[in-house]
Amino acid sequence: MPELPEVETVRRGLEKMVLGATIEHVEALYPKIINGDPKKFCCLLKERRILSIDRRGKYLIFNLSGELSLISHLRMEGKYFVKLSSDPLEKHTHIVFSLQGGRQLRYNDVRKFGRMELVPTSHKYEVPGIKKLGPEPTSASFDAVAFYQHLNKKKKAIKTALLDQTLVAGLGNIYADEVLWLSHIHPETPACHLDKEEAVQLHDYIIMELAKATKAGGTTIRTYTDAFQHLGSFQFDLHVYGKKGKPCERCGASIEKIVVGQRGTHFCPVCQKVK
DNA sequence: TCTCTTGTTGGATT
DNA sequence: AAATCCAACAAGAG
Repeated sequence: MPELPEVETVRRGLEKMVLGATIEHVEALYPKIINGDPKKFCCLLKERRILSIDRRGKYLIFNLSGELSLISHLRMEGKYFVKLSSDPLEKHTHIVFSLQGGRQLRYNDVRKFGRMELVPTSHKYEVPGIKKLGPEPTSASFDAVAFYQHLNKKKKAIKTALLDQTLVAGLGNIYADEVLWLSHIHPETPACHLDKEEAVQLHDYIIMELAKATKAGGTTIRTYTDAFQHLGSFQFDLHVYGKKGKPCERCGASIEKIVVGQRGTHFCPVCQKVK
């Protein structure tokens, strides 16, 4: 599932392959992927050049010539491929961007949950979803004290708080479970029960873990691949996600799986204490 | 064949 | 306002 490290890996791959390319023609085979009028979407993209590719949280942002930006969210299983126009269309490819020179950028999404939309570049951070995002999880923009103060006002479970994207951007179900295990924090702990020391610890692990996972090219659990169709390797560094019934690497207790905020949640019942 | 599970976001409901 | 629930989908497991 593409969380921040996977989206960043996709972004870097796309940057290598389609930066500077000009879009000749766009076809929406499954138009519901597009927010707004699909005809207008395809029409507006013609003759635009891809000037840069950005990421904010789990959103990809293609900045195009003529002050237009394409915002794309992969949700569960969205993928981008770059193929020759002559290559047979793969199953579940929904949007095809034909590029000058005979290549195509293809958006593929088994679950059809992903979304994309066009906005003026000046408004790229103002779209709903991006506007409410918390800081990027880097030491430069993610402040530990602010994080602690923010947590202090929330009564919901820390796991749920980490997923809501307003405290910090980019964590999804896998990395949320992982950073809580690393921090010895039980996922159901009300966010406001964390003391400053625990919040700082969690903050540090969030930055470290996402950086480490990005370096590994992300985590491939089911089907994730980057734009080169390469698998990530961080699944070998996971401690709790998908480890139900396996011994905890720290204390040997059996990893449990429960539901927190309607999400599958993995934790060690012994070394992640409830507070 | 049917049911359950998978995860992200946004909108509706409480 | 904040917390909670569900829909948007497809596929694989049992």
